[in-house]
Amino acid sequence: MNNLDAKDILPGIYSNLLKCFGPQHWWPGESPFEVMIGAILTQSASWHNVELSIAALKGAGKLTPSGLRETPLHELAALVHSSGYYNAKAKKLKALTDWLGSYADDLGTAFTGELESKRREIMEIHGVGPETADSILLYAAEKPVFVIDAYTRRTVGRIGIAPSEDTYDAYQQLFMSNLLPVVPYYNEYHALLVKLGKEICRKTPLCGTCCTRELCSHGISAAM
DNA sequence: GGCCAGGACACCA
DNA sequence: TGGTGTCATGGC
Repeated sequence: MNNLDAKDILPGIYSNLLKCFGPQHWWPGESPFEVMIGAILTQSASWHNVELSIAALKGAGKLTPSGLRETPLHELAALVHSSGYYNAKAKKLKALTDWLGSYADDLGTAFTGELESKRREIMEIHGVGPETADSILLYAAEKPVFVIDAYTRRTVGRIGIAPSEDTYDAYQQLFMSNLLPVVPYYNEYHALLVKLGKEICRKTPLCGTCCTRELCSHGISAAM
């Protein structure tokens, strides 16, 4: 599979997924700050469990940068208990709000700057790796970066256009070098890939044995 | 009872 | 540099 093929295939997959599933209305958060918190909490956790944590934070009146900073670590851990890894995630939330504090909790200022250097800066925050950083940049800062997650890698592999190098950056380049850098486009595309990943069976979408064969043909094979 | 979910970090060879 | 263990709840 060469680059030219991906340039043809990737837009087609998008339009088919959109046709099949409709708009996903991501990110499901009420503010950019809430999006950032959700990006940390959803690490290796189901969104349902994250929603429980966000509701707990809201209920306690802690869903603000200063609110999280001023909450003792053990108390914060209890509030995000439902998301799993609660001790680790409480520390990560602290690190994130400490970083925001260096910009006087002004997200507009925090997100201002050259994109690549800003991405590196955000990835230096404890607990923020490439996927979380890109989720924050795309869904909270509205910057044109494509988010790569396990679903995306799995789907790309099944389609047969996986990059030769099995790294986050290689997968990201596959999308960003073949798609126009438009924020709503990247937003919807990633959300649709997650939706597809949740719908199809874990073996292979083209196996013909899973209960979602129709989705497979609409979402993937029809685009090939 | 086991597997998995919108990852990242620490440690070791 | 790459591989492995750890962090951990809730739903199916």
